[in-house]
Amino acid sequence: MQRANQQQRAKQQLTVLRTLGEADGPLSARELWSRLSGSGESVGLATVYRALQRGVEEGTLESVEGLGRGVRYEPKDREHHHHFLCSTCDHAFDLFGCVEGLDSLVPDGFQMTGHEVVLLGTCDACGNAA
Amino acid sequence: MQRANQQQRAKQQLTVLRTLGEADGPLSARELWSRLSGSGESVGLATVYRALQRGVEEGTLESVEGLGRGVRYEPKDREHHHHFLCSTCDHAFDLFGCVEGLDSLVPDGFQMTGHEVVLLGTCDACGNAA
DNA sequence: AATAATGTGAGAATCGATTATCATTTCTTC
DNA sequence: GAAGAAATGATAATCGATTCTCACATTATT
Repeated sequence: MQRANQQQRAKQQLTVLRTLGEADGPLSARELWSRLSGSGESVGLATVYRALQRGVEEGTLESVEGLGRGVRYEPKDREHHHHFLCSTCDHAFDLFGCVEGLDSLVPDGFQMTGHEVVLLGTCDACGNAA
Repeated sequence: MQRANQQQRAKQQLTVLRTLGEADGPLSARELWSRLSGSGESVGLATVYRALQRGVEEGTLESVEGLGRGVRYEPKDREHHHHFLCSTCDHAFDLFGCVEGLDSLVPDGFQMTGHEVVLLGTCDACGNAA
């Protein structure tokens, strides 16, 4: 068991946030929980939710909707990016870059404040496994 | 009360599908139900779900995820298009046209089979009401 | 019209996600 | 190392969405 004098944040919650920060895309509470459990960390699901909730409140995390069902979370300090959703493993991957021609889609009278682009398909791993 | 000899589809379900077909964007079961109730049609929520489910099974409807939470439905015969989600009224509007540069976002080894673009902001009505 | 098959509405049941509860454990601060 | 504050985990409770149930209404077939 590791030991460390945490500043203000508790140990388990820091583990949660660190794991989320190391992911290559946004994770749902359950994905995060499975990943932690899989890596030997014993963290309760409730604690995962608590860490995510506080992260959002404190502004370090952002909830991401629009990737299939459910809500996923990612660190808020990432640059503008989009996501690839693998329809086989349901994992969401960060993509870099953006697209052009968004403005021309906006109807008259509408104000666009943001946008999301989601690519769907098969990720590298699932494609090779097939 | 109207009267009509329906072919195979029952009256209420046809009403549901017609209303969905006349909408300017995808609707959730509940939105559809509210809209029907508001227009004087008496249709049970269960029937709305039944109509949507059968529509999807028969291939005339398509479920649309990725617009906030929840699932919405739209006729499958519409051309390729995207959506504008008003963050004030939560209504989703069809947009026409598409964007460029999607291919360059796909990571090596990934296979893209589709994409979604969602613009977020304020619709005309909500912008004026503000 | 009689009968069978199907559709309908209201509400109960279910399901997954999220939140609340609470006894216990871990920190913090003396 | 004692006392109080905060965190944790297991699980119960809640919540919204969807499905199921069933008595009744409608439609289709004779």
